[in-house]
Amino acid sequence: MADKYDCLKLDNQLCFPLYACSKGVVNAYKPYLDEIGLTYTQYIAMMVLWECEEVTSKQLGQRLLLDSGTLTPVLKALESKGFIDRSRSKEDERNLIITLTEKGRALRDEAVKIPSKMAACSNIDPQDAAELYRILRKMMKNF
Amino acid sequence: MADKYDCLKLDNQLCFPLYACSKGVVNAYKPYLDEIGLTYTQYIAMMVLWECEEVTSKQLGQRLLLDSGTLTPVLKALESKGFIDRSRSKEDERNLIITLTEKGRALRDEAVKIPSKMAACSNIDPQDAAELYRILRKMMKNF
DNA sequence: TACAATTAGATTGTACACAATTAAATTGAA
DNA sequence: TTCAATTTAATTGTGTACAATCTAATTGTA
Repeated sequence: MADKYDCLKLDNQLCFPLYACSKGVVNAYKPYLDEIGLTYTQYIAMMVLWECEEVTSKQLGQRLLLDSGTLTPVLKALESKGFIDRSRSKEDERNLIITLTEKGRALRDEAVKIPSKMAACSNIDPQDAAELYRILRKMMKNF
Repeated sequence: MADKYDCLKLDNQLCFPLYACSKGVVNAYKPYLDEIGLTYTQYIAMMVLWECEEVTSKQLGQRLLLDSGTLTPVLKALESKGFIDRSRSKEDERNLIITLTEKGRALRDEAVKIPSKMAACSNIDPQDAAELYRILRKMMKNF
């Protein structure tokens, strides 16, 4: 029954469910993020800012695992929507300092409703969610 | 200690490790896929074809959870590399029939080495991999 | 102190992803 | 049979991702 090509079957891959679920979850966020005018990538960037108030582009990239090629347009979009300010560091002009605007800070009170809405529409059982979190966190250490 | 914004902390999200690991795994494939001239999306498309020999674009999209906007350029790229042929169905001209070329079939013998190379460089423990697979498969049913 | 090496961000190019729209083929109901 | 509704791909537009390169600022060292 088994042949040497079994390892290439889509159903035998771990990468595909991972890839599909990642896309699926990002898509599930879309309707809620649309309401507050953010994309998923912009949302996770704002999460870091709501925690830190001020970070450099470099720090944000390290936290989100994104390089400047991705981050530059994301941050410009957030700036054009008025949620953040982009400015150069006085101490080191190479560093781009990202700060929240008043509007960006205020957005947090809209965003805070999203996690519970997501939980409500996701069918994942809490034990599975905890296991998934544990395994993915462990996996992230290898990158 | 806990405040009402805790649910917005990046470290409290399940979506972020999922998103980060998905990207990480796709990136881990890159060096191996480069050797055989495929991108990750092209690779999973080829997997379906190695199993089926012939599918419509529609069927491929259903299997990979991709729409024509994504699939059309992917299939054109695979065609230009000589791995597949694209032709219209005689019975229903709306359907695009994808078939493997001889070169595409031959590529399978190169690709078959990839899963074990990936397993070797990934540090995931087999129990975790099985659990992860189970949970993600369950999650996929909700999309 | 010069100046090579490093660092941070921006830019360019390629490749998805997906929403919305379009176009052509087919189907189905009056 | 006719023509409106449906179906399938392709196209267009926006927004990531990431490699490679570029530019400017800073750092380390001879």
